[in-house]
Amino acid sequence: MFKIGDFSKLSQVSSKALRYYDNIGLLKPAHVDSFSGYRYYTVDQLPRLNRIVALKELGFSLDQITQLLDENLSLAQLQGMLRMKQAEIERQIADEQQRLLRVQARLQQIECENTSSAYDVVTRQVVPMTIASIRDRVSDYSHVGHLFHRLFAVLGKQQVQATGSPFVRYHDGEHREDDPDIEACIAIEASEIEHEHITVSKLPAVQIATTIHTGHYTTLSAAYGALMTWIARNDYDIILPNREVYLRGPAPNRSPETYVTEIQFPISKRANT
Amino acid sequence: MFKIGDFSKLSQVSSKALRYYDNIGLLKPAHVDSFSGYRYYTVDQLPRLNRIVALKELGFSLDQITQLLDENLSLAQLQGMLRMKQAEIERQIADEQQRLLRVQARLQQIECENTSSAYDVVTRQVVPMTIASIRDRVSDYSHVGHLFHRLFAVLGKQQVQATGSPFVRYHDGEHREDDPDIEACIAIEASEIEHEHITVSKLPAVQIATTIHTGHYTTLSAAYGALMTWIARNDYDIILPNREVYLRGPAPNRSPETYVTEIQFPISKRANT
DNA sequence: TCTTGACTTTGCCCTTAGGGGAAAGTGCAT
DNA sequence: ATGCACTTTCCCCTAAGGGCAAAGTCAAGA
Repeated sequence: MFKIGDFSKLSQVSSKALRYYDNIGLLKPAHVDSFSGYRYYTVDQLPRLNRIVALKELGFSLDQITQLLDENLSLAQLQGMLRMKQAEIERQIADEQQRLLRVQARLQQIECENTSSAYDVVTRQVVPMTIASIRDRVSDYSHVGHLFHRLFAVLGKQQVQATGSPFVRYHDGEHREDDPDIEACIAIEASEIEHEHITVSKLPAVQIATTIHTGHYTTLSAAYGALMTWIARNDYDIILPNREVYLRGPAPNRSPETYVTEIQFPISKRANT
Repeated sequence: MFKIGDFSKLSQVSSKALRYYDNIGLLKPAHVDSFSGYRYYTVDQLPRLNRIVALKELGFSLDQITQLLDENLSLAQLQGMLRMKQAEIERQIADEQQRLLRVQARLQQIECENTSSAYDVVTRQVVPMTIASIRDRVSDYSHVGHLFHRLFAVLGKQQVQATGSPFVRYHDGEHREDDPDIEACIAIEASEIEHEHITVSKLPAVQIATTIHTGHYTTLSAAYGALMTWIARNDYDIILPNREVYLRGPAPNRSPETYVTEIQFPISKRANT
């Protein structure tokens, strides 16, 4: 019979942990003195404690271990749990490697440019939405305002409620200054619109890499550069079209320096080599 | 100005999280209505929130992020933090891979033998200790009792206090039935002993793989087998000598079926290929 | 037999990054 | 004025114990 401290030294499991295992019913002492409350363990309990520690090292929670030990399950069931655990660990390793890649990308970026970028790139989902849009190959970016003008005019006339910020989608394979293929969009409540140039479509949810640019549109290219570099360094592939969301765009008495624009590139993880 | 729900939709950060960031001073709303308590955010706060999310994805805690953002530190400092993070992630990946190896070893063991082993192997440290020992190459294992007898007799005569269980160390490179080189040991309070055959030595702390055998000594070989297989499958190297700890050994009126023995092999991680 | 020091007990608060839910108050559209 | 969706604060919960405090217990020496 060992007192808790001796059993702790023997097993190298802290007495706090032993008391905790007692509380949750994972490992009850062989004997508890009914007067003093002292816990007494025997050497016969070491195998069970050893098994607990071993399963803990495999990554099981104490809750799972309690089940594993007490509902003496079949070999096939144990095998199943181990396989699940294996898959889970593999997923975790992949996550950590992704994280590592991000840290390394950030370090590389500092070393190359010797400055911390003003752009923080983040991945997330965009929610699916229904949009009204008008698409055209225009000669020049200054026509974008014109497209939105036409779009909003129709929405207003047909009493359609816009939700969210206006954005454009760029359908060109690569960035081009001349004749870009532009789609001016705005999310709307699901409804129909009768107009020869306006399309209603549903955009599915999609994973994106995104960054936010503050300032005049002429300086947007820096944000594009940072975003593209990040995407390349983090082993993603770009899926067109990308979006440019005008969170805070032109308005009367508003300086272009305070414009806020979000650039979103749909991405997918590049297949492993 | 966005209410918390709109800002949450915009950023895809839950409003619960936004309130939490407000509480810990990480991201205060641009305006809080002093009457209703409503939080109002502006689009200008998105870059900061984006940075928070980006740093979170790199694995920093909110505490660290608060410092990173508010104590605007030098490029070199940021670089240092990233390097530390990198090392930490690499360590974590190594840990996970170790864990994966263990799960796979367990699965292999089930597949090979189609049964779950009675032996759970665990790694841990043994604490450093001072031991008194008597070492001899004996003809046969039955002499082990004899060695301990001599050892205890001297300890008793010289009033040396023994601590812990008796154990032997096997110095032979491989297991041998004939003429094994055996050292019978017992931990003692640091002290000196005058005797021609008894040595006092200090054993350093060392990492071990260990398992527990219950039953007669003639069945110990199964435990050895399980332990050796585990060590091989988990990519460890064995460091001699190994120990056999007699947690519950021969005593009057005690059946050999109830003997409890712990087998410990000092190990080191095999160098990566 | 008494004392002392080492050990043990229970109980409470703490850790991360919020999630869930309740009760009460607000904002906005009809 | 009324609904209804939204927001507020408040409280409890997570996993696996660690730290600490007050009080009780054990075992050995004097």
